[in-house]
Amino acid sequence: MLHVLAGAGEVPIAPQPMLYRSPDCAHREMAGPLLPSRTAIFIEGFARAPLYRVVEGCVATFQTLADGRRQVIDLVGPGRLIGLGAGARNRHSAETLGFTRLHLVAEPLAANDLEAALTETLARSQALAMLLGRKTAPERVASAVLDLADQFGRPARQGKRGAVTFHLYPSRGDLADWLGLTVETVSRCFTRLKKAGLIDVKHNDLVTLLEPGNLARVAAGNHALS
Amino acid sequence: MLHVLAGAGEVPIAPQPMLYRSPDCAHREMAGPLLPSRTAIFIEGFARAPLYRVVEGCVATFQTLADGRRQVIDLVGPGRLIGLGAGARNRHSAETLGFTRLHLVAEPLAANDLEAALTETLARSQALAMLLGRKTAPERVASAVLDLADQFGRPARQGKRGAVTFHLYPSRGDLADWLGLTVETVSRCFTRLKKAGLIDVKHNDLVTLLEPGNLARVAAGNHALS
DNA sequence: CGGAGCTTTGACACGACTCAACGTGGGTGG
DNA sequence: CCACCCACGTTGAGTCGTGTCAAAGCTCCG
Repeated sequence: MLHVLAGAGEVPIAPQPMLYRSPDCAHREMAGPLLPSRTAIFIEGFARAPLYRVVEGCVATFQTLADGRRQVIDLVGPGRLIGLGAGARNRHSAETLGFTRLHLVAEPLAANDLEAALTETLARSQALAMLLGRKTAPERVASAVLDLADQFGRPARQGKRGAVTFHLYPSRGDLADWLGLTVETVSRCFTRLKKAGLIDVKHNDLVTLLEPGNLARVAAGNHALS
Repeated sequence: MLHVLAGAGEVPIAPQPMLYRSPDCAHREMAGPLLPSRTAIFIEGFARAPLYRVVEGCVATFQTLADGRRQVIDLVGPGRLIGLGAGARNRHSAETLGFTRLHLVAEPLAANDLEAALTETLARSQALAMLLGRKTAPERVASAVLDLADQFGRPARQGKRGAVTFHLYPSRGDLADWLGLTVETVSRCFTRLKKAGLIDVKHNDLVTLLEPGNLARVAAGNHALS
């Protein structure tokens, strides 16, 4: 379990992510292999890991308390960076959810790009604080679905025009640790969203937004569920 | 009330903070007057405000939902910056808690300093997410007391050596909005911390840490209260 | 002395958690 | 191929922590 390692601030050696480096590659970013689900990219407290960009798949960043309580800080989809935040040691752990490909960001980022990436991460973290501190369980789940649709969505092949479908990488447990809830509460909220006709879920990991407007209203607290 | 203005993303004009600019000042940062309590420094959604450094006093940064729910993102003490986070509009509001003096940061920060400040803000925001998502009410209040002691504390004049005393700028309501609780719950937790002999509170705004070690243990969830 | 604002305390309600049982889907080995 | 297992998800019943509502206390200040 990662929990055993997570609190170990004194461990000085970084784990070696299995990233491919082509020796003659002149590109700024080098593609890695397709990592399986639940692969640890880096671990809180270990010596600082390099910067990666998610190319496909999904990465969760999280912190854990000494007693095992876990808080997912962010779910990171294609195009975004992981490993931001300077310092000698990683501020959080990161692991893949589902098959994921990363690019190693070899050269240091331009100051502007770095600032922009940090700013976006900061804005997302503050939005998460708002969600965790002041939103109800259904509002949290609706907000999460909208966020994931934004990151992973593509127009649905069939059905209503404008409908968005996405692959749900995080498990109910991952969502619970992201939203400050329990697995059961997340599951119950999904059921309610389904029964209200706002979303459709197939095989537990394929989500379709049926009424994005009403879903946004639920996320904002302007629309109660059943 | 600020709540009326807070959601107004379309308002293009920034309020003019009453900051003193000495015309012949060659310094990089210019001192302002002593601002009274509850002075708005900038407001979420308005055109981007400049960068300020808190010199004395305390500033709260916060976001509000359309229905008035408020989440304090950070309480900022002397030495730290407010107004970080690029973009056309302010990502959050900021107001003074108690008499506060700011310095206007006139020249753009060096890239390194900016990155360091952003990184620290990000780390604090992520710690807040951990607190909001996974800690109980007593743990949250104990964590808050320790954080404020760190930012505002000085060695207590009398009594036990090593004891730290600090002026509590935020009201119970501010603390509640920071910690994702209600005023009543914050008050009850303070009472419990006092009865357990971990802290002492005089005049509702002067806090002394009597047993920092046990307080830290409560904050981490290793020590229950009464 | 009186009022306003903040804090504290108590009684009660409710939303989310806990515990437990059951269902489901995907892998594995006989 | 089917039986079995295991991890994950769902659902239900009951508990508990925190929120809500109400009232009283405290402090400052006119």
